Amino acid sequence: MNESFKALADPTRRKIIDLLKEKDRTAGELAEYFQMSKPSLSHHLNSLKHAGLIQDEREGQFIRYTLNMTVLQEVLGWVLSVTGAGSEDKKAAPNKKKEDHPS
Amino acid sequence: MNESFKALADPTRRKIIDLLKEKDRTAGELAEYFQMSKPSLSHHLNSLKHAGLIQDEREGQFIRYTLNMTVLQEVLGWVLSVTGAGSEDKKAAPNKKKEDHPS
DNA sequence: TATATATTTAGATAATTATCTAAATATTGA
DNA sequence: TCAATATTTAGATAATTATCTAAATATATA
Repeated sequence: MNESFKALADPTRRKIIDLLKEKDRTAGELAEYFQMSKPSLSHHLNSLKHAGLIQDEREGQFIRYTLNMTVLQEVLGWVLSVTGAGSEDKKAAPNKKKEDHPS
Repeated sequence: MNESFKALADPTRRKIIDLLKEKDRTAGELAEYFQMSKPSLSHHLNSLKHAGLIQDEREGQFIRYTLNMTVLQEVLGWVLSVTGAGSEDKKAAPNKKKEDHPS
């Protein structure tokens, strides 16, 4: 969980998630969307993979990356536990919040 | 948005969010839940405040912290955009006409 | 086998972040 | 005004992270 949030703290990595949300992509395809060097992108991919947010699978010469929805839903679970919105299927948290004094 | 995710990347700060979810608390009350020095906790509070995730309000000697649900819901929005707002099984071809950002 | 392509690993460096102690600021009440 | 309490700011240092180039690994194909 901590690794997930740490991984999501970087805009490059969130964009990778956005791109993989559309469809699975190889490392090289992902690299086209960024200016940085491929080793740098590889570092970000490794960060996401280490967090369990994505998975990789070799396909011949290429390595194809895919989202791991299970871990993403754990993240969703925490955010929902704070915002209290919608269906909480993890541990439901009571949410009593008086929203009253803006600055 | 980036500041929010950066702020949430730290477990101390997520615990602060959890504590404020229960009820508003002063800096000193929050400090009771952590081992670190008060200046260190203040640094974390400042990080959350800078991200807009929490707000502070002086109450005499004390400073009371509250969650800012608006910004938290922006975070929720991004996570939902990845996981799929509905009750989709996995990420099997959702008809998402929502975004496309190359660049 | 040799070469080209795809990707990662290694190693270095610069930037960012977390933490501490000491000092400063704001408020309360005697 | 002085002392106590609550909290932050300043300044230093150590740890972590992002990035680069160069080299290594894995695969495909001529």
